[in-house]
Amino acid sequence: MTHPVQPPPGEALPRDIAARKDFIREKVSADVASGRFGRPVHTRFPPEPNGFLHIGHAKSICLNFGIAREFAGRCNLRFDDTNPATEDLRYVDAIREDVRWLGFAWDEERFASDYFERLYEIAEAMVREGKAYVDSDREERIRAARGTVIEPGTPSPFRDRTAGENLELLRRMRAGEFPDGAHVLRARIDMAHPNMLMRDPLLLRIRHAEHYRRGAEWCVYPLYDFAHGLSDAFEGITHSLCTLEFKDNRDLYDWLVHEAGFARPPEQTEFARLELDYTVLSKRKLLRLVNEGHVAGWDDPRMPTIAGLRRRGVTPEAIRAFADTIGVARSDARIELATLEHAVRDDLNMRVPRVMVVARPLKLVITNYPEERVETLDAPLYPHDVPLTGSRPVPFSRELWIERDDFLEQPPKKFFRLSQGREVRLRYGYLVTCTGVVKDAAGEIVEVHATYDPATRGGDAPDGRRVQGTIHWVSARHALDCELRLYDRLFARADPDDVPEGQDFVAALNPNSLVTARGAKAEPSVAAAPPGSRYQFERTGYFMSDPIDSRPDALVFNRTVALRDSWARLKDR
RNA sequence: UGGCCCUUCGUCCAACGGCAGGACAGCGGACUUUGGAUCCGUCAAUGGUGGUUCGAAUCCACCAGGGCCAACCA
Repeated sequence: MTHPVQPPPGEALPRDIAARKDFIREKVSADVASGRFGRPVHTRFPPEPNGFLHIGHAKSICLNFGIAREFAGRCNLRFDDTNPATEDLRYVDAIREDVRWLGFAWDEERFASDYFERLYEIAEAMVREGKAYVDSDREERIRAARGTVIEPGTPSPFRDRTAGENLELLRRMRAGEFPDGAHVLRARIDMAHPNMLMRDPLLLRIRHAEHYRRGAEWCVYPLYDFAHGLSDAFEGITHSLCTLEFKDNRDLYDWLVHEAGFARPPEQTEFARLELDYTVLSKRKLLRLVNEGHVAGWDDPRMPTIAGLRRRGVTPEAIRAFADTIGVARSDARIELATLEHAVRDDLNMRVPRVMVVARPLKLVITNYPEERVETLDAPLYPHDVPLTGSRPVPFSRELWIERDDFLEQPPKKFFRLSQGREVRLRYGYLVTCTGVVKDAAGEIVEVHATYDPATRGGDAPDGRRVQGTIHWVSARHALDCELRLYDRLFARADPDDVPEGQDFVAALNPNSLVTARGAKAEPSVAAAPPGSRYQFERTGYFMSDPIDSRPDALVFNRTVALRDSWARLKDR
């Protein structure tokens, strides 16, 4: 077996990578081996700049750029900007940033709008050859004449215009002599074709609109099918990868590149688009969430957009690892959120420092600890099994904040945390034993009292006695107030489209997708955290200081993902 | 009432006519100064029927279920 795969510099080539990967890489391998294209592997990522990229796009980006990298080929970034009504430069910039952030560099940056001239010339050539004609029927009549999936279409009354007539009309369309919708250019294929896409598809339509790059220079705009395959061909793309719903478009893709005379045209291959539980991945739906204010914007940390994931604290490495584990295939797949969360934790575990932050503070008073005394404990930033070193000073004093959930008056079986008479370890601090509680008039616990064992400084008992529980804490006197944004799934249903008749996905939104914990207490070592700093808050989850809202005097942390919580599972039984 | 595509553990992906395997999730255990991590173990699948074959997840036929296609969107 030949190995066309090039290892990245400095890395060993994993054995049999070419043999074991997905069906697309197998195909590319075979094409490289046969020399079918007579040119290096060349892929492209072709977003339409009408919205932000999401994790589904990340799958495609990893595929296209990944294949180019593995086969020592090239990958273009091409903006498929053929619809002036919906596209915007703002999205072009966002897309560039997201692709780069994911860790990929494109070889050439292209725009379909740069090809308008060439496409128009091909249109004229097709007209001259009788392969295309100008249809002057009204839009509704064209639609009606297309037939249905079970009935053939009927030819347009304009289908038999002479090449001369068509050419003149096309030139006048181009010259701006007609209003929007007056004429369209159509391919002359077969109005009875079983594939509806082949029933004389529209190629050009008139739009007197301002294009974000071409201004008012053009008033005829190509449709997707006309622009896409030919753009691939212009760029010498070999493998044109897209999602399954474009399968039917492949007939037309092949027809067009053939008619345009390309000798070894690109080949389109389709794969299943990503679907994720408790999420929507459609730019149309995401745009609605933004426009209707269900989220704070495209980069709201609850959004499955690259920008949202980034702001939430997810790393590009985690997204790439996720893309790797879900694979590429042709069957419709809905991925469980746990798969993504695992990729995120797996990456963060190995790289972020640990600190202590109390989300819902409850006062713990160490009654036998001197009032004015403060000790500085040295606490490691990483656990024993992470190969990074470092520590930070953590102040300890008589009054501490602990997590409300870590004290229970009536502890159930298997509850290892604090309750009356119980001894627990304060992480890196002392062993303390609960001696009582103070309640307010309403019966709410406002303080927990405990005594500490001075011999257990650092958390080890010299007599070797074991405690079941270890809890985190923050010295009250030294605590930093901060805000925690606790994000959860955006939708309450695994399939947000699965809602009762008459409702849509908006009805499936999770009302608790964001819980804000104000008045959380952080240990002083995070005071210097610049925006975008990642931590693990011990026993709680991975957090990142919000790159926009967090300030030194008003820290804000986004929860990227919670830690696995086996107590929560136990408790629910 | 058409064309095309898909169907393997709960989920995702492999096995390309020759012992159905991995990951995630779950469960059990070991370890543990995070109920984290790690390690070990374990549960768990070829949609159905027929055919071809020494042998079928794999090839064929039919059936069932799911998806895409009737925008001057992409």
